[in-house]
Formats: sequence, structure tokens, C-alpha cells
Amino acid sequence: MTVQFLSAAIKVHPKKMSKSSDAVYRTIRESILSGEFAPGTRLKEAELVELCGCSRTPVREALRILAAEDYLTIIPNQGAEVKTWSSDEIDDLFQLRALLEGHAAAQAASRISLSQLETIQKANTLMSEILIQPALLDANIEEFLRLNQIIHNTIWEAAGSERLILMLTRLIEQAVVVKTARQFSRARLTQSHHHHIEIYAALKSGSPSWAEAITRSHIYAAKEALSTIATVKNRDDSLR
Amino acid sequence: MTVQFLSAAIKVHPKKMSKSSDAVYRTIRESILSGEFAPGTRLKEAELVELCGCSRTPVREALRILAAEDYLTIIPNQGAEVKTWSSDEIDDLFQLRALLEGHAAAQAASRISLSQLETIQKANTLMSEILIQPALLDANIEEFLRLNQIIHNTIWEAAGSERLILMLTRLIEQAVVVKTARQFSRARLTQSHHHHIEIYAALKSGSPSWAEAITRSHIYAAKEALSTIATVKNRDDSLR
DNA sequence: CATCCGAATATTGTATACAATGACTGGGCG
DNA sequence: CGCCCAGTCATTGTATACAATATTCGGATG
Repeated sequence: MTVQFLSAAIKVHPKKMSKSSDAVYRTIRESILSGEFAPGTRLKEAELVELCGCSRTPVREALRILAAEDYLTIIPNQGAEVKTWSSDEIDDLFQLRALLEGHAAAQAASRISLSQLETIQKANTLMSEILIQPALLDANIEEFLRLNQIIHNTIWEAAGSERLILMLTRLIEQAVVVKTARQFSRARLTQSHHHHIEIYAALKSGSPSWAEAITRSHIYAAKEALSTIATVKNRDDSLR
Repeated sequence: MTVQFLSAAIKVHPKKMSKSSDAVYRTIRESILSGEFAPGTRLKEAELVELCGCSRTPVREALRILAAEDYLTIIPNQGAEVKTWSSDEIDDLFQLRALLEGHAAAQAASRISLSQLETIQKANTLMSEILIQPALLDANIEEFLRLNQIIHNTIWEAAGSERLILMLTRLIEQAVVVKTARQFSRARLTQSHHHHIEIYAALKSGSPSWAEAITRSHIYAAKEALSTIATVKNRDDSLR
């Protein structure tokens, strides 16, 4: 079975910079998000020039912007490093994410449109199909993550605040969530799915408080799951 | 009477870029915040070069960063404009500010140190001295605003989240608040002062809910006061 | 007279050259 | 042997030159 509906709902950064500069920005950003440039990696302009095939000028502009967006740390006269996140900072990120996503859900509960509700419901249905069989899940992890993103993005849209979307996007991209979500257990993904169903119910019933409460739970549970993975992983590492 | 205690509490952006670039960044940013570069103003690189006395390279870097921080809008191949804010967007800003400052106050209530409490109390005392006499107030508006900033910054510090501070800083700088705060009525400033006193009480008693509630009120009231000024001002303008 | 086209001009985008700063290495000295 | 200093190399910061793209303005045409 192939699952390929709802393809339009994810809005990528509509940023526009001039051709070359934009390409460099995207390239570096992707490399950071995918983990190819690990946290702490020193990025030398010369290497990036080689990678992107243009001169240092657009590379430098991209680096400055990425630093302003907190993907990088730039030390004057010493260059750029991919930002590292302490566990305290990640806690902080999740705390704020719970606050902001909760707020978004509350706002969405009063404003969401029928078609947006439908989008979420459809995503939920597809998710449950994927979750039914272990084999299907393994083959469709990426699809599962995409559906997750669609659900959240739709809620943000419904909340109707551009700025809120911006803040949330950055919070989430910077937290290492995406990179590690593929390791979540089936049980964890099922829990997440159940949250989504309840969030849908809360939105449909137009109850801001309910939507906010369950959304916050959803985030806190995700944080817990993530820290569990991190712990296990570190334990593995230390055994080698 | 001169009021000049508490001078250390305001932390300016500790940003570091290389000498020239940093200077340009600060210059342009200041010009925007002070209103010298009004919203909608087109900023040509050539002019900024002349203003800052360096070449286009650092100017361009500063512009890109300011755009990433949402002070400017850059249209590719067409240059930079100082960002304009619709009333809807400003409403949105205040909504988010209430959420985040409320959260900060709640966090601060459980974590604030004695010396931080003392700082707030001292600022409150100085504020009330300024408010006692109309003449004093007129002469010390700037000082009043500085004390206000000290109180809020101290609470943010106490909340203990760097990222929260960053978000709030940008939200507030971008809202036109500072530019128009000088026009607030004495009654309005007194109300604000009373809020500060109650916030202090809530923090001292270690009550997160109380601190959050009164802080949110504080922001909503500020928003209301601001929109009143804007309305009156527009009415004046239309009479000319 | 209005409109459309195009050349001239202004402005931004990119590449390169040069300057300045920091890191690294090797030799001299205690 | 270790430390320090100086000189060299690597890397980033700035200025300038050139390319690409937008804007403006004048003239031709309906």
C-alpha cells in the first residue's frame, strides 16, 4: 500500500534570497538538520565554497543568517560551529514548545476550519493504518513522520499567528527531535497517535482548554520519550 | 533629585561580530528602534555605506542579519525595507508577549533570588518617587522607562531561560512599544506601577499562578493603552 | 494623448584581491 | 626538558571590481 495523500500541507520555508545565496543557505541548513554536519562541527568557509560551488561572499551571508537563526555559533575571527545543545537547553526548548504549542492548539480550537479538521482526521486515519502492522510501520517511518508534521502544521495554521509559527518552527528544528524520532518504539508512536486523536476531538468540539491540555501532554510525553532514547544510547556508547 | 542606582541591570545585546560589521549592525538597528528609519523606509546600501563609513560587504551582512531578526524585509534584487507592522500583527505580538511574560513570571516565582527581589523592590521605590509629582515625572520619563526595563529584565533573568529572554527581547523591540511609551498618561503609568508592585508581591510570596496572572494583566493593559494612543493620534492626523 | 518598448541608469548580487587576526610550528633560552 | 617567543601559515574580515537584475525616462507609435 502506498500512502500519498495530503502532500500539499507542509509548507517549506518560503524564504527567498538571491539564487546563489539561497542555495547555499538551504544546502548548509539541510546538512545541519540531517545530522551530516554534527553539532560542534567547525564549518570552514573554504570547504563550503567547494561544496556549494560559489564564492565566499554568498557563503558568508548564509552563515550569518544561520547564526542569527541559532543553527550556528560564530566566533569573530574564528569561524562558525554547528551549535551544540546541552540537556538543560533541550529541556528549556521543550518547555517553551509545550507552552507555545499548547497556546496554538487553544487558539486553533476556536478558529479551525472544517477543511483543516478534515485534513487532521485524514492524517490520523492514515497513521492508524500504518500502525496496525509492524511491517508496515518499518517501511513507512518517513511517511509517519510526515503525517505527524502535517497534523502539527495544520494546527499552527489554524491558530492564525505567523509569528507563532515562526517561533515553533525554529524551536522544533533546533531541538534534535527529527533526527532521533526514527528510533521511537512502536508503543511510543502509538501513544503519540492516541494524543493526536484526542487533539482532534478537542479541536472538533471547539474546546480551547482541552486542546491546550492534551497538546501539552503530547509534548511532555515526547520529551520523556526522547530523553529515554538518549539515555539508552549513551549507555550503549559507554559499553563499547 | 537625581536617580541613578541600578545602572548595571540592563544587559545590552552582547553580540559580537567583527569590529566593522558589528558597528554597522548596531548603527542600523538603533536607527530603526529610535524611529529615525521609519517603517517602510527603503534602505539603500550606498546610503548606509556613507553613514557607516565602511564598504558594502559589512553593510550587507548587517542587513541580512537584521532581516533574519525581522527588523527588515529584504526582497531579492530590490533591497531592504524597514518592516511595517499591521495592527493585527501588533495584536499578535502582544498576545504572545502576554503568554511568554506570564510564563517567565511564573517560572521566576519559584526561582527568584533575594538580590533579584531586592532589585525589583528598589526599582519600584524609585518609580513611586518619580510618580509622586507631575513635574518630576516630566523630567524623568527616560528614567521611568529604564526602571520599567530593569524590572522586566530582572524577572526574565530569574526565569532562567536564555531562549525565553531572546524571544521576548525580539517581540518587544519589534512592537512599537518603546517608541510610543513616552506618550502614556500619568494615570496609565501609575496603573503600570501598581502592577509592578503586585508582581513583586506575587514573586516574593513564591506564587507562580499569581505572578503569571498579574503579569498577563500588565501586558494586556499596556496593549490597551497603546491602542488608545494610536487611535487618538490617528484622529488627530485626520483632522489636519 | 496614452501606451508600450528600449536604452540608460541605478541598485543589488557575486567574485576576487587584499588586510587583519588567530593558530601552529620550530628554534632558542632558561 | 619545558617554556616562551617569533615567524609562518591558515582562516576570517573588508574593500573593490565586475555581473546581473530592476527602475527610470524618453521617444516612437497607435
